[in-house]
Amino acid sequence: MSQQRTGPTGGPDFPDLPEATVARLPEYLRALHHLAEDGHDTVSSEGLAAAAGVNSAKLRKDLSHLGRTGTRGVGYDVTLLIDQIEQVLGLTHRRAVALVGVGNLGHALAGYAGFGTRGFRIAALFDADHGRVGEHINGLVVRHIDDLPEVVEQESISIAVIATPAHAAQHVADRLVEAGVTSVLNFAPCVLNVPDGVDVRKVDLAIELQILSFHEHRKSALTALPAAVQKPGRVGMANRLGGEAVAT
Amino acid sequence: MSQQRTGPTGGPDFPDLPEATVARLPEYLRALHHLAEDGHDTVSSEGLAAAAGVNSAKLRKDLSHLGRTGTRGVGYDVTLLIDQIEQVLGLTHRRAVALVGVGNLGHALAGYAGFGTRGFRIAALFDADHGRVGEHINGLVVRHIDDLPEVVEQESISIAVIATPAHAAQHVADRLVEAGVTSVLNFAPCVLNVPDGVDVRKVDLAIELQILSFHEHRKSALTALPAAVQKPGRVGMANRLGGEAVAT
DNA sequence: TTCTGTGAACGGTTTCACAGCC
DNA sequence: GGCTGTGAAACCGTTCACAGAA
Repeated sequence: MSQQRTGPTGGPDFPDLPEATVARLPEYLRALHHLAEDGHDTVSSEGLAAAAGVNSAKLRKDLSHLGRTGTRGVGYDVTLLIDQIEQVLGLTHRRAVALVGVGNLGHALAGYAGFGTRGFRIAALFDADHGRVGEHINGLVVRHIDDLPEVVEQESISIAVIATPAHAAQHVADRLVEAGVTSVLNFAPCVLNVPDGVDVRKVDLAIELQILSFHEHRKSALTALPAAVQKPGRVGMANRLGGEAVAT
Repeated sequence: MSQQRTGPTGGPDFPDLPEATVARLPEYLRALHHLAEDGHDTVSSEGLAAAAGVNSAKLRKDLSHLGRTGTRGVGYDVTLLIDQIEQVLGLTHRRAVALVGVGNLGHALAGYAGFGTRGFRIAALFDADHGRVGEHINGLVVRHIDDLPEVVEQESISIAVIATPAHAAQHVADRLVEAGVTSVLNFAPCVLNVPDGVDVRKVDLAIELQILSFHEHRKSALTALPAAVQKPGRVGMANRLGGEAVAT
């Protein structure tokens, strides 16, 4: 799973990237698109690292996994690097995504323009509530969840977003997997059980806040202590230029 | 920053937890609340680990950082453990949260009930658009962002959620920090620069999908290969019981 | 000379395996 | 006997520091 470049899954076209690197490539991609818009055609590791909010050693190590990508003494070619990253991430064609659950959050996600501009196309909306089926959102009709297998097949959907209440999420996940979906982004606050070969990522808003709460708690405890025992120049978590990753 | 228990920030009431542990405590908390609702009053490490989607060795190691929490031969007392985790996370009182940006996503977040049930209270809504100021959402009035300092002070707000477009996010972050906010959850797809002592966590929907896209890409490349070279019993990422963390 | 690419050192996290307590 | 708590080992990720290409 690590750097071995000669294993069965390795090879020049499919470098076996560390997960931490995979999670950062999208950030580099976003920064690169920004740089391209601003007219840069090359960028140094230092410059790109700053734009992406990481340090340059990490960035160079990450990019080195993709093979020779930069030019020593010069830097990286912006458009070339964009192509290489998009290639590796499988973003050379727009992937069709299904969204299940068009409640409060689902509505917002259905209307989110960021999907469209960054490699994805919301191809279908689903809900279990017959009262919502037939509703038009952003040019798409909400379909009943029973139509999943048919639509997933028709639209070649392999990625789905779950934005249902927690109690429905496992059931929805089961039906998605059954219909052939192999990647799920779960917004429902619960654990999903899926078979091997299916990837799940989750976003839980309350968990993010609770992690922040921990640090708040600790900061306020620190300021309550006599200043003498505090480490110099350090209050709570030091936060070098660019915030902290959600991806521990 | 690691296990040293005797440093200035350590001490029995403020264990210096590893970040990876902090990120999982909220998951345990959620699972424990579920167990409590179902009438369990004790749970084994095995049982709680399954409910939270991790393995039991990790769970025990995590909980060991909180001090003696379980009983050998028996397991963990559910309500006691809930109390201990809430204590450590600083969830003994409801923290007031400000939400900036009441567009598409902001609206949905403002209406999300999960905040209320898991230790937070949305105490104020802000927007820069005068056309939106005055609007009522879920019992709260949208205020203009110029009122930030006043309201942050009045409501003792230390945590804010940014749900603005990317181009406005840095400006909003600066004003939040200026007003005294020390933790930010950023939904805008951009890097935020904040001073030391301010924590930032980010959620970027497109990035999550792009990470899934990478794995999809790799899975389809694998199935295209002759079966003989695939590692036995393994297609893409093995995904043991419960999905994968977003938080690396 | 400049800036990438990378071995080596380091630190944090996970897993293992079992000692210790109920 | 059962289950927690924990050293030790294995693993992964980050940082350092510099060799080497342009």
